[in-house]
Amino acid sequence: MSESELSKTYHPSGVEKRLYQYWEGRGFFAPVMEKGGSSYCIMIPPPNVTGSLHMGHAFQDTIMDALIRYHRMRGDRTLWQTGTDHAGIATQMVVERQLEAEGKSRHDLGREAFERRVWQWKESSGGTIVQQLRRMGASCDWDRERFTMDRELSHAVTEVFVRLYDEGLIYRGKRLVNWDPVLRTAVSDLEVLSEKEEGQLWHVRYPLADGSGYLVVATTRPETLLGDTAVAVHPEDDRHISLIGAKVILPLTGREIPVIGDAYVDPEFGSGCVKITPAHDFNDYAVGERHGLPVINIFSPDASINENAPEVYRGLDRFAARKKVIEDLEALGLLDKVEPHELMVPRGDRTRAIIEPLLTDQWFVKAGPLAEKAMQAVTEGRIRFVPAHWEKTYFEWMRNIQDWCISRQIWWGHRIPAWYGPDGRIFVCNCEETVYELAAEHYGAPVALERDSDVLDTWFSSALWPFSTLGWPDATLELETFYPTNVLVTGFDIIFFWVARMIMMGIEFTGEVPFRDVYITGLIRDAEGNKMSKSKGNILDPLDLIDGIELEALVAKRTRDMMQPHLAQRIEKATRKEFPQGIPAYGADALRFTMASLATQGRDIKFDLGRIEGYRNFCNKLWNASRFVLMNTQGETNGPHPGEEFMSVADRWILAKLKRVKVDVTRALDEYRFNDYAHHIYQFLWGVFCDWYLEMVKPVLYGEDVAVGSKVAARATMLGVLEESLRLLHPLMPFITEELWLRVAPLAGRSGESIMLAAWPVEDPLAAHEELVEKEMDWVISLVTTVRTLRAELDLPPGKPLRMMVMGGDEAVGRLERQGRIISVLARIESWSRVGEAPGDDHAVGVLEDLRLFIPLSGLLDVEAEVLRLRKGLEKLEKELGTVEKKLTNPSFIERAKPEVVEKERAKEAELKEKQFGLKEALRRLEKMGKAS
RNA sequence: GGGCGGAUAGCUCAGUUGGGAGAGCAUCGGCCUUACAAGCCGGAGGUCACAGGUUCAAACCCUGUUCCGCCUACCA
Repeated sequence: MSESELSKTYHPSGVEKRLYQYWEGRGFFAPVMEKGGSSYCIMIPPPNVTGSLHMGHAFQDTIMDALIRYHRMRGDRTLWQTGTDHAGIATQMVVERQLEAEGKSRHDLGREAFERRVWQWKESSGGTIVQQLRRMGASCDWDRERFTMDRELSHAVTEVFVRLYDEGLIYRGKRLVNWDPVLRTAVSDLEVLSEKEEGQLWHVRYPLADGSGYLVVATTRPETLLGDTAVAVHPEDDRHISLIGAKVILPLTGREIPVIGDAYVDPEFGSGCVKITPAHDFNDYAVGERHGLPVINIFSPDASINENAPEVYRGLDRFAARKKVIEDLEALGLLDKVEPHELMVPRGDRTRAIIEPLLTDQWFVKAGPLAEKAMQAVTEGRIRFVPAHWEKTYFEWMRNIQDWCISRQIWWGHRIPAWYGPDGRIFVCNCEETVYELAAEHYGAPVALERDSDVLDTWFSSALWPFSTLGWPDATLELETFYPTNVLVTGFDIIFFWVARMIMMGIEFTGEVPFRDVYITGLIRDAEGNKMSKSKGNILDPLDLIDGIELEALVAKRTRDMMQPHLAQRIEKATRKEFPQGIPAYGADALRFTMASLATQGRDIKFDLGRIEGYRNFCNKLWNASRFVLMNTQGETNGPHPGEEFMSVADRWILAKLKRVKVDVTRALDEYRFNDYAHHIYQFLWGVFCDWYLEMVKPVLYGEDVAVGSKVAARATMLGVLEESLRLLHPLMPFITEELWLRVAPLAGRSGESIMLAAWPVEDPLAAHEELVEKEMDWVISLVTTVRTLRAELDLPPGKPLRMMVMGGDEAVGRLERQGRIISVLARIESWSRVGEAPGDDHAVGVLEDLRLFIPLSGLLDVEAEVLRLRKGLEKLEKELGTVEKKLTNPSFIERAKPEVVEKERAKEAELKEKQFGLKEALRRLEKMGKAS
C-alpha cells in the first residue's frame, strides 16, 4: 500500500462497512473451539425483535464488545452470544396495528394464521436491530444468533415449565392481578408504572341501615362503590367504634353491607371510614380475606360494568360509569364534597392504559424458594455486582419478592403446556401426544382435552437465555464450555425483570449461577440530564452519530409518528436550536470511545456532543500520527533492529511509557473501569507519543549527521510502539485500529490477517534502568516546558532561537549535555553554556529544581514586568512551601506518619527551597538593578 | 413512609489503601513550526454542598443538616 492511500483526515465511512464485512465474512467472530485454555462468554441481553438501537444499547454493546475483543486477543475461547427476544406484547401490538390498517383484527385471522403473520413480520422486519448492532462493530458470533421463539429455545421453555410444575413451584390460581383492559391480559407488577396524577377525592354518604344517620367515606374511584362489600373503620377509633357490626345501605345498589373494624384504616385520613371493594383493590382484597367478605367483581375484561351491578350501569365503560355514579349520588344528595387530590395512577408500560386489579385465573411461579437460593449466590460471592452497591437493590427486591404471574392472555408467545380434561383436571406435559395418553390413563378411556389458551410472560423465556441459547436441556459442548458465563452487562432497570430471574432459573436448572459478574450501567440521558424519550423529542440515534444526519432529516425523524402531535412544534424548535447544522458523522469508533470514557461506575450519563467530537478528533490524531510513521518508514530500512546501543534515550523512554500504559490499560479492563481504559490510552497516544516522542524522533530521522543505526532504531521503535498501541486500543476502536494495523504491522515485523486476532500486548514490569531513563526524559520535558513558558510570558516569538545560560548542579548539567540535541530542537535553544554565577545584564530567569536558566533579552527586558512575574511565581511557591513546612515542623507528623510519607515531604521541601532560592536571588538582582537605573 | 445514589473548575465529570486537587470541553494569549487548524505552544480558573467528629493528616472515614435524582410502598 502506498502512503498516498492515507488521506489527510480520517473518514470512517470509507472504512467501517468494508472491515466489518471482512471480519464477518472470514468468520473471525466465532470462538475457536479446538483451542485449549480458558473460555470467555457474554450473553447479550436480547433486544426486542421489534426494537431499534438506542443509546442504551450502544453503550452496553460497546462495553460488551470491548470485553469480548480484549479476551479474544488474550487467547480465550471467546463467545459473544447474540439474538433477540420475541417481546410478546410489543410484537403482537405491532402486527395488530398492521392488521388494523387493513381493517382486520387478529380474531378475523384466527390464532394460527395470526401466529404465521407474526412470523412473517419477524422475518421481514425483525432484523433492524441486529443490523444496527453490526454498525457498532459488535463482534457477536452471528452464526449462533438465537430467537426466544426458536424451536430449541421453546423446547427449553416447556421443559422448565413442566419441571417447575412437577416440583410444585408453578401453580394455577384465582387471584387479583394487574389487568390491562386495553390488551385484555394480565401483566406482572413490574410492567405497571405508577405515576403521580391530579385527581379528585369524592366524599360519599353511606346511610346507616337503622336510619340514624350516615357515614362519610372518601374515594378516588367512586365507580367501584358498586362492588363494595363493607365499610371499615379503625378498631380503636372512638368516633366510630360503636358502629362496628352495624349495617349501612350501599347507595345506588340498596345492598346492606357491614361496618367492620380493621387496623388497615388510618383514622387520621379523611373521615376515618373506608369503603372496601375486595374485587378491585389489592388492600381491600386482603381486608376482605381477613373478614370473610364476599368478593363482587363489577368489571368485564374491558373494564366496562358487568351484570353484577345495577342494570342502569351495565355496559358502561369505567369512566362513563364514574360520571354517572357521581351524578346519581349528587341527585340523591349523597355527595358530601369533592376535593382535588393527587394520587398515584397505575398504568401499563406498553399501553399507558390505567391498570385495573381484576380477579382472574392465572399461572404463577412460587418465587420464595427460588429467591432464597438466588440470594445465597450473591451473599456467598458466587455472583458479584459491579458496582457492588447494586446488590442492595437486588436483596431488597428478593426479600420482598411476590409470586410471579407468568400467564398472559395474548397469542404471541410460548403457549402454556397445560391441558384441561372434561372435569377441569389439569394435565401438564412437555409433549402433546403424551398428554393424551396420560389423560386416557387417568380417565380410563381416551378423552378430548382442551389446551390452555394463555402464553407465558416473555421474561419467562428470557430468564432461561444464558443456558437455553447454549443448547440446554441437552448437555452440549457449548454449555460445558461457556456456562457459567463471565459477565452480564445490563442496565439497572431490569435487575428485577431479568437479572434476578436469570439467577433463579439458572441455579434451579443447571445448579450453577448463570454469570460471575453483573456489570450494571447507568442510564444515558440527554445533555440536560433528561431521560431520552420519543415524546420529549430528545432522542439521539446512535446511527445518526455514526453516519451524521442533516438538520431537516433529523427534525422529520424526531417529529414523525408522534403520539401527541401538539408537541411536534416544540420539538422541532428545540432540535433546530440544538443542532443548527444537523449532526456530523463521527464514526463508530468515536461513538464507542465516548461511551467508554463516560462509563464511570454507578452514575447516569449526560451525553455530551462535545465529547464525541473530541474523540473524533482523537481518531484523526491517531490517523495522522500513523500517517507520519508510515511516511517515514515505508520504503526504508526499519530492521533488523541494529541493537540497543543505537537506541536514543527517547526510544528507551517511550518504551518505558508504553510498558506503563500496558499495565494501566489491562488493569482498567480487568476491573471494568472503562473510563480509565479510555483515558490511559488516549493520554498515552496523544499526550505522550504524539506530543513528545514523535517530536523527539524528528531530529533523529531528519538529521544528516545521525548514524544510520540510530535512524533504524528510531524507526523500529516508532513502528513497534504504534503497533502495540493499536492493539491496546483495538477493543474500543476496532475499525480505525484495524485499518492502520494492516499497514503498520508488516513494517513492524508482524503478520496476521487481522488485529482482532493479534495477541494482547504482554505486560512486564519496568526495570530499574528503565525508570532512570524515564526520570531523565521527564526532566527534559519539564525543562522544555519551563523554557516555553518563559517564552510565552516574555512574549518571545515561538520560532525565535534563544541563547541560554544555566547555573546548577552536575546532574542537571549532565542531563542537559546528554539531551542537548532534543532540548535544542524542542525548546528552540540555539546554544547554551554553563556559568558559575548569574550573568550581570538583563536576563529573564527560570528555575527548574536546582537549575537556573538565564535567557538574555539584550536590552528588551521590562524590569517591572519581570519583577512582577517572578514575585507571582514566588508567592505561589511559598504558599506551597508553607504547608510542607507546617507538616515537617509538627513533631507528631514526624513521629506518626509513615516514614515514606515524611521522606516525600522532606524531598519536596528541599526541591521547593531550591526553587525559592533561585527566584529570590533573581528578584534581588532585578530590584537592585531597578533602583540603579 | 422505606431504600439507594449524587453535590469537586464556567459545563460534563474522574479522583482505587486517607498523604502534593485532575481530565475533556468552554475560555484567554501566541502560532498556518515540513503527520494533523478535527492542529501546535502557553495561561487563567476550585471554601471539594454545609456543620461537627476521628486522625499527625480528610474530597475520601464517622455523625448530623440542606438540596437534587432514582427505586419502592402507599391515605381510601
